[in-house]
Amino acid sequence: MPRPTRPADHRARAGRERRERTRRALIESAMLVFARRGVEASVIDEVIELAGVARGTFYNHFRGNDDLLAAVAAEAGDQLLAIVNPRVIEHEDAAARVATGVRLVLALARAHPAFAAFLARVGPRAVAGSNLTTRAVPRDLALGVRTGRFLRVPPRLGFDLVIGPVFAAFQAIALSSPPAGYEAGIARGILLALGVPRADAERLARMRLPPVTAGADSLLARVDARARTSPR
Amino acid sequence: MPRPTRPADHRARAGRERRERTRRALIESAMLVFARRGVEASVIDEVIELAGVARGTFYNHFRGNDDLLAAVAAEAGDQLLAIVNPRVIEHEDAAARVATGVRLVLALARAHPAFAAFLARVGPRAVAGSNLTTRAVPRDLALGVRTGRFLRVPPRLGFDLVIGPVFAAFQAIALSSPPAGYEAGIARGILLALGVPRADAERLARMRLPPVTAGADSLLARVDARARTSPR
Amino acid sequence: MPRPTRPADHRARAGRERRERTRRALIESAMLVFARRGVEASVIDEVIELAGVARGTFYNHFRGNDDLLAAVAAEAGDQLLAIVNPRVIEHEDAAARVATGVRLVLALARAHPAFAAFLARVGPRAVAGSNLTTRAVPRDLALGVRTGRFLRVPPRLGFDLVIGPVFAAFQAIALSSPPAGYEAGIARGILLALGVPRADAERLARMRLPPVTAGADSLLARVDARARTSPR
Amino acid sequence: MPRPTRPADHRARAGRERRERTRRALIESAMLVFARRGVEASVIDEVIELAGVARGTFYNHFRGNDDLLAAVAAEAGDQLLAIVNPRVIEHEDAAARVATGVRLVLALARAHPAFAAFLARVGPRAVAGSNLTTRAVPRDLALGVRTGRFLRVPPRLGFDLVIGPVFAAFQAIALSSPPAGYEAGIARGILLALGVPRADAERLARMRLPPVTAGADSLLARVDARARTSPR
DNA sequence: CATGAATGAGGGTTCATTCAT
DNA sequence: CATGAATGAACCCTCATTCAT
Repeated sequence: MPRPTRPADHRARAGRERRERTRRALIESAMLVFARRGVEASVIDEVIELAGVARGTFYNHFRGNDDLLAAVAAEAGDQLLAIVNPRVIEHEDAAARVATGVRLVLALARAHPAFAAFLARVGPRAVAGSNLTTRAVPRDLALGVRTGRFLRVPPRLGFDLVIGPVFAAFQAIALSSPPAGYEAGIARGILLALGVPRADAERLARMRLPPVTAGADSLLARVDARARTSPR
Repeated sequence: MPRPTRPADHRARAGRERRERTRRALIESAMLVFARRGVEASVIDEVIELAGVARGTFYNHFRGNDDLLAAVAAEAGDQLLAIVNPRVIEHEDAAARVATGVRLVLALARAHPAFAAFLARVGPRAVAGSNLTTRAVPRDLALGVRTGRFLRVPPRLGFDLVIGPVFAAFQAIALSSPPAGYEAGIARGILLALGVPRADAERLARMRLPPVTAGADSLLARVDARARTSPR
Repeated sequence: MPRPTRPADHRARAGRERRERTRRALIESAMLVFARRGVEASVIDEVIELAGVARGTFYNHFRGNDDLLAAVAAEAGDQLLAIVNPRVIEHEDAAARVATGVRLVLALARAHPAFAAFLARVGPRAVAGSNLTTRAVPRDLALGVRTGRFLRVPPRLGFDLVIGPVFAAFQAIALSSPPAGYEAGIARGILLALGVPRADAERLARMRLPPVTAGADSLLARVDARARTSPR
Repeated sequence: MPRPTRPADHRARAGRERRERTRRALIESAMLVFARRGVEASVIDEVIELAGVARGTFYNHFRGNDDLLAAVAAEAGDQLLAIVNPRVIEHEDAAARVATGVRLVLALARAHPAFAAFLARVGPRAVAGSNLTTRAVPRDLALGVRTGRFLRVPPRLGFDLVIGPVFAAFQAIALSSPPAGYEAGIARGILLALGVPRADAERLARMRLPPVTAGADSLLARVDARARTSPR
């Protein structure tokens, strides 16, 4: 016979859940605002209004603007990695990995304009600390070099040849909705730059890619949904 | 006894020259400060102190922060173009042009860290209006596509494949002084991404490049000199 | 089988005791914090953390900052009076009473630095309502005047001639540990100021004084113990 | 034939004078507000409103609350010293000096209630840095000890026997307008406490004292005038 | 045209207090 | 009664901009 949870437990849990909801609301709102106004803008007022919480509540959750940005970037990086990485590591071929990773990330950006705008605004520096850029990308580059799939590029060079076009593409996607095929072009260019033969690059950049979706209550999806409803 | 200029002329000219000196001092200081603090930071106080002029003087020259940034970016873009373009158009081959342009720009960034820092900070958007990015780069891309030297990339895609790695390289140069050969690696990667055969890309990325120098009283050189003397 | 107390009684008593413990923890913590930060500083956060209770609990015990300060001051004044007064009223001579009272209070301040710091911080005003200052001091001053032991000073003048140096002494003790004999000097000065002949003042300020101790679970002792263990 | 001042000079001087006027307005207002609300209160809003200047102007003159208090205390201490010291050093006798100093200071406090309130609020600590307390008082105490006029009290003890009653008196004057003769009583008490014979103490505490006046545009007078006109 | 004192909107942050659990 | 998340008024401070000289 199940013993009902003790009131104290219930209260503690209810509190924790409430706190968690508030935190998520703040992060979602912040991502929207960063996307609109830029990372360095003064932001808190707008964030709390969008999140529908009081000023003090913000400071119960974050120490300030920098802390908030770090939380948003970490959350974004983590979610991105969680969606993309499983698909990437299905492949053994480093070129296939890079192609898949780049194309999935760009597909997500295209599907979620608010998210693309955020990434374009924060630039490479903000996600510098995420596992996505510090682990996944270097890992696949090293794999490619080791297996002779890529030219012998030093890590930093390889990183910049991948990340540079990707962030330029975020800009393009956020601001000027480039034509279909643009993402494939970026992916192909990156593979070529790394020394992958043209035929392979061509093929990998266009091979059928199972559609990705960010779960309906993921950060990406929620932010995007809010971007459509909330006034600029 | 002949008097070469009338006093009125003299005064007018002296005034103009003085004004010009003040303006240059402001632009140089601003570039330093943008490099240090970022584009969106609060800036004017530091700029006028570095320039050694009064608050009001600033507003005699610029309407505000945006105007200042535009002036600095335009000046930077123009000077860059003035140095790099003559060398670029010596070549008929689009690949040689792109290789030369990219390598010269990166060489200048390497020689002038404050300038590299500025470009890394402002990002592609700030120089978006300059002739360098709106004319020179598209021109050479179009040439390459027309002559069959490059793959048939649409303008925006080509642009992003060039500009993305270049700005990533500015970051790298400004912050972590990458090893010799890094710039060549970036240039080679860009050529490859555009579809240039590996042998050509390799050769063009390493061909001897007459050294570039920014004239001693150019913006680049002066800003850099001040960066070394003025305290952070 | 006899049950000594009914459960309700037991629960009620346990509740009362628990409440009392919480209240004491709050008062002790508050005294420490007042001593450190001053009376007008923002205080509640630190108090509840030191006391290890939740925010809401504080408001179950005190209406706010003022109420808290009043409670602490009253408690301090009462305990001081309880320790000092029995010793004071052993004497019939008003001069001996004042000398004893002043010296005992200063001895307690010296023995309990956190307590001295508290008194120095709150100043005369905070203890203005305590029985110590409203009853004991005026009572002995009046006695001295009535018996011709003191000059015919009006009440307020006498009060200020006593209380002024005593609070100055709290400062000295809290901040700069004056040399031995300092307290005697203060006591002698006060007696002289009231018109006691020099020989008597000298003798009373130095006569042997049975050591005072604040009981180990008195406010004074407990606050002091915590001041030594808790980090600044 | 006098050459007219050059325009630049005139402008510079006009600017300096304007700045000085603003600064004085701020200090006067601040003294009033400190007197009313206490030293640790949040004050800037009220100060700038009383002074009739903008928020930013405040920060052009002071770094913040502490800086403001320091400026006010320094100004108050300096002006007090400037008024009182010349009268004090007319006397060779240390007892006469102390009596004169104490009585003049208290007379000024009585004549300028706002000033008394300020001193009562800030307490001894705020004026701790002023020349009045760090130089004048110790100087005359040392003189008295050296000449045998006072008992051989150590410096800190003597200081506390003087300063303690004086600040208690500021309280009394500010809050409860004690009867005539109160100031003399304080002065007599202090002299007695220092060991001055009763007859001398009596005489010096009552000897005719030429009236002191704070010049009409002194801080004291101006603050006081404003206290009477401005609403609480 | 250069100067620099003054401005005030606009942002950041704190903290006493409330209240649902 | 204890809890702690949320609240929002009240602060503090900055900095782009104006304007009299």
